[in-house]
Amino acid sequence: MEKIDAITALAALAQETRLDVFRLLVQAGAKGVPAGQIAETLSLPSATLSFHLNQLKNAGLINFRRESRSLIYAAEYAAMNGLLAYLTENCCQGGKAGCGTVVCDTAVLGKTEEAG
Amino acid sequence: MEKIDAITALAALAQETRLDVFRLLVQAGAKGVPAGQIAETLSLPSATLSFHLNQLKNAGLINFRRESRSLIYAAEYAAMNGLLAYLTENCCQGGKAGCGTVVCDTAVLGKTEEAG
DNA sequence: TCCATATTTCCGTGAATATGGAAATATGGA
DNA sequence: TCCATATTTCCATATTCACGGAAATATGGA
Repeated sequence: MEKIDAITALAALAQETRLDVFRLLVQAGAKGVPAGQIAETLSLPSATLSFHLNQLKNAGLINFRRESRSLIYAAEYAAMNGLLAYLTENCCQGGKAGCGTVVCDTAVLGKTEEAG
Repeated sequence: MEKIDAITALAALAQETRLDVFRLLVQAGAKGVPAGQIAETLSLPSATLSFHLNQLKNAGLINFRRESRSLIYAAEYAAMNGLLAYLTENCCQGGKAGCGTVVCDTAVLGKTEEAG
């Protein structure tokens, strides 16, 4: 991950509404959540939500797919993991024990879809 | 970690200069780096550096100690780990394998001081 | 006390961001 | 084609942020 991407991602997450949205999507898993449901859950005006979804999307932290009239948004786990890796990348210079970057394994996440 | 703390930390890191400073400190390890040396390394005017160090400090991401006339800044690994944990906290709801938050172990970092 | 060094605080300016109502756009069904 | 639903884009306003020169503050040594 390049520095500019990390900054963009961090900036996207450094805002209450977006952090809420992102975490909601992280919880939701790969199945995602329709924009309308996000708006309802977080009590956000559609224009406001749309603005923030766009920020997260541009930051590469979320993706979306259309399903009929709804746009389903989902967390981009690879991007999140990349960001965390970037943040810890130079930690523990020698890089031996005590320095890992394991986070969310999307393969495992797929199995949590039963929640929907 | 509370939401407001996570936002503050993310906002502090979502800025090129501060991200550079933070990573520099993360690399430096527990021994830290004097403000003047940070300024020189990153070619920053003292006022600008001071401003950003203050942001990072307020965010709890770095700490400092005085050593004679110098202020030695160092990464607050616990805060960084806390932030990463917060970000991944609700990921993999069931929370089994594939979802970990291992990052920087300060105990290990202490042993890298030989680099200075 | 007096000086040199190290760092912070003050302050005005230019730029970027968050907000949300209203209108516009996209999709599906009959 | 026509309507209803779902979401986005447009826009103006208020707020917050980054910058860096200059002056102020803090520490140590003689």
